[in-house]
Amino acid sequence: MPELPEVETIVRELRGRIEGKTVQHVQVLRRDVIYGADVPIEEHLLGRSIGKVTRRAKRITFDFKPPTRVVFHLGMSGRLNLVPCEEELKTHTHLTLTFEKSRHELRFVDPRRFGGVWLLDGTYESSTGRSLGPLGPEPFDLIPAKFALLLQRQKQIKALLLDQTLIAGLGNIYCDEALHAAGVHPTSRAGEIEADDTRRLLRAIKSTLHRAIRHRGSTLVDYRRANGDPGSFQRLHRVYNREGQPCKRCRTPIERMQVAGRSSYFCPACQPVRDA
DNA sequence: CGCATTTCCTGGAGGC
DNA sequence: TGCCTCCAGGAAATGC
Repeated sequence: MPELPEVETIVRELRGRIEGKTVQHVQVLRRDVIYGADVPIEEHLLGRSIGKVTRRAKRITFDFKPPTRVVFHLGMSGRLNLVPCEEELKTHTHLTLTFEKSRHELRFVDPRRFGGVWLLDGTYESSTGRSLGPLGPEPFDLIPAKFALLLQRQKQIKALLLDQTLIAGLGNIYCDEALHAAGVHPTSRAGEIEADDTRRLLRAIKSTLHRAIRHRGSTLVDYRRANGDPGSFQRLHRVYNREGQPCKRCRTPIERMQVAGRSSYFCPACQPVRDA
């Protein structure tokens, strides 16, 4: 389940290995995971070279000759791997790119197909199919005053943090980890959180994400780094996927409940329900 | 509009 | 072993 740290890891590992490379061959195994421009992706990319590789929230962008860009969203089971060309294709490989003067190729694999590839060529607005929705600010760009303003609504704090149009990049894992680090219960109404807790929560979000990036993300089931290796931050999770296990801060058993339709892990002692 | 709930999809886990 | 059901989740779609 790639969230911001996992996507950032992949971008850092791809950047430098594929920037400047010229696309030699495009293999489309599933056309219906590619959205955006009407013209086939092969025609856009063949013989063109990759400019900058960047991340915005959970999206990865390859710049080609303007205005052409390719955006990858990994959804929950998507992978973007750079592997030796001779390596066997995994099932659910939907798109591959080979490069001139390179023994490695890029592969987009996504069994559950919650992800996708968007080909943007300036005609995007008129194109059909799934669209890339608007994004809120990057967590790292937020300052306390701006964050406090975002929280002025009745939504449950966890649902708010998961809403990509308000803050972009957090998913289920890092929401739970940040809420625990800040001592905030996931069902707290955002607008009722004390100013001190609001500041603590923003700091917790940033530090949790930074630490996760340092450990190359969390691998539970599907996520892999660009070279196929797992991340290691899952070993440092304090609440996520730890139901019944002792809180790493106070030893109280971690509980699980549904919030915003998602499994949410929290410590009932460190994250008390506060009455307004 | 705001907020909550349902939907898409597959592989893995667990029951029998 | 095989067959069945259920569950995980990002984010769009739908409901109220």
